[in-house]
Amino acid sequence: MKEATLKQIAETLGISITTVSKALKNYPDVSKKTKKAVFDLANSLQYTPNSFAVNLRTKESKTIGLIIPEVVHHFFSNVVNGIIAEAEKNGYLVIILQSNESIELEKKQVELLLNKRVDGIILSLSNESNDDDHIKEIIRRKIPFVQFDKISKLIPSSKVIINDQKAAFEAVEHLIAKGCKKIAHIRGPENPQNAIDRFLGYKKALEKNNIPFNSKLVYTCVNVTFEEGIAFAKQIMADHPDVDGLFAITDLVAVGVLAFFNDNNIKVPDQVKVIGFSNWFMSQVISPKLSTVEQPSFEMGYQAFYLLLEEINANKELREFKPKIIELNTSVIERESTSL
Amino acid sequence: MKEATLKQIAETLGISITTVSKALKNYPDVSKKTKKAVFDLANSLQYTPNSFAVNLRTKESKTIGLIIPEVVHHFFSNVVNGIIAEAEKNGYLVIILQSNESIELEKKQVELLLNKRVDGIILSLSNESNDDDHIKEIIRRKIPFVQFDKISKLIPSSKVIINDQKAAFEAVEHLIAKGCKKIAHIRGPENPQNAIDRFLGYKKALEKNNIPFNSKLVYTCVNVTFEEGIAFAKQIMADHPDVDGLFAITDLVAVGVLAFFNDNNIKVPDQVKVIGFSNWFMSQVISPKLSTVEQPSFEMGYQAFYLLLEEINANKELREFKPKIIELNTSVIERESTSL
DNA sequence: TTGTAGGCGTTATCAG
DNA sequence: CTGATAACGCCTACAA
Repeated sequence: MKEATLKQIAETLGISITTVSKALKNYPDVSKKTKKAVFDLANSLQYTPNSFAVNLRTKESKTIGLIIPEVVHHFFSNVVNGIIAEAEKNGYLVIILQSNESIELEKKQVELLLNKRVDGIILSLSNESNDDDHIKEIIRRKIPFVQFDKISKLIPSSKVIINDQKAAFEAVEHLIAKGCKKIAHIRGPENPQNAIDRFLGYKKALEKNNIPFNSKLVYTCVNVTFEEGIAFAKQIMADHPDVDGLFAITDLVAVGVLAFFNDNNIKVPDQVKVIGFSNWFMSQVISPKLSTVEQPSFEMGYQAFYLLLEEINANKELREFKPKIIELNTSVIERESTSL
Repeated sequence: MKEATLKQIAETLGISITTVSKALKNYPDVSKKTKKAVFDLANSLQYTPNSFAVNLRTKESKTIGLIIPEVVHHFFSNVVNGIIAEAEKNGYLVIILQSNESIELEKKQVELLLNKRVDGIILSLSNESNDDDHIKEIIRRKIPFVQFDKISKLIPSSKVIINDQKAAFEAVEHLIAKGCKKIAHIRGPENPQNAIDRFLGYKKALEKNNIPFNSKLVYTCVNVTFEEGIAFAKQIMADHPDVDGLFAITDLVAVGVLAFFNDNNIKVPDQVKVIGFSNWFMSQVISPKLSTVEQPSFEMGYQAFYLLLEEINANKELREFKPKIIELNTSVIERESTSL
């Protein structure tokens, strides 16, 4: 049994396709009688408009694309959650692609989405991303576009971000307030803006509090993993046995640090205090519970979608759209890993 | 600047649309010269076929739909990972929808995907799902369809599953082997097949080992959360202070149990041994490290996609397709929560 | 109130 | 080797 079409309905009812189309869309200029006949038949045939044809006619697919580094991260899966929840409410479907932190893949995926002619794109840059050509292409084609979390500052698009520098500053000041004098930082890779900003926040907090900055106390992740957390914790304690505070780029790494400390009888928070970033679920269930920075992930997704929707609608109505930047608040969450 | 079309290329080159189309698809019956001309112009115009038109013509969208209860679960996000990775390799994009464990939403989403005319659907049932009408509709429309993890046994479709009963059986036998005599079970909700099967596995393991089954030792989750883990742990210790083993439907709940035990000075594994299910990442970083059942999530997604692809291709070639059921292996992972 | 005609951009068939 | 023509299913001026 084939899918029902307007044509079919029109033929069996002995009227024109146009009338059927209008009837189904409840146009005022169709008689009640025909409308009823059309509705009834459409129902019994389980008619649904062929979305391929609608797409072609209306030049929109009610589908948006989302590119993230990895779904399997608590932060990103929460963002995804926020985006698809809101998208669905507004009649949009979401295609998700993962860059796996690779710029090559990211470029390919942007191309895929562009070719697919999605109505808009939401993206968080991969760690490797250091060139913008693919992003510029999105802008050039005037596809509605929103960046979040890991963004390229230079690209003129809407953005949903946190103030990474400020958030990191507060995290490190929290350590200082708890009495730390020699604070190490496990930072993220070179490229991503947020790794840079968090590092700068770390540095500023030290300066402001008259603690000399020592580049030897900064360790740089490549893959930002649990395993790197373990490895750096080991190295830090070997290089600087008198470290008494540690700020990690993200909770996953901080949890690795705690794992090493636990296994090697290094007392947290007594000997070393540790703070992470992002408030992953696991940070509240490990022992000692990890202090961290709350970063509103679901809301980030939610806001990103609405910015995109605004731009989509503006475009449709040929209105000018000025990119907006939304900065969400963060806050330090104190748990056992920094409590006295 | 508008998107380039075949028509444009044809006009500026003074040839027919047909020839351009053929040239771009490298048909043998186009002269090298015209081909080159077409390719060059297409490139400089950055021509890409309008996917809306292609969809309409070919009646396929190279897009599949995926409905899962929640992305924000380690297990599901891994499955998602497996699916989109393989889909992309095969030229398919993936639309993801979340049922939030609600049958209402799930039905709506099936409808959305059907209307969208995706080329196939992969689904894991919500916990609430106890009726099949929407699923039957997928079958009736002959849309390629694969179920995984939480499935409806009665629906004749391809499936990727584990043997939940056997896996649970082994988990409980592991507890028994470690000396447990009085084992409680925190089970999942009534409906989902996997909750039922795990419960049956628990029961069988007891029977096989001559431990009388006591329904009072079985507690039933509603939402399957960390918080329920805490609450049930408390209640179990109040109801049966002499419990010495506990099998939880999933790691999230088991971690809640551990949290309660840690906070109330109940020694794990000395006083009570605990085993979870699914091997969430967090289970290896908490303390004590949680014993659990490894469930291959990435591979589940991977296999689910390939089963779907097989069916899609069979349909295209009008071949008969017989649904396949793939059962993946599980294994008990022993960690501190059950070690002596 | 209803219908005609044209077009969205591509692909497939068939004739030249 | 090339092209005219129709069709996919829907929408929308414009006529009648």
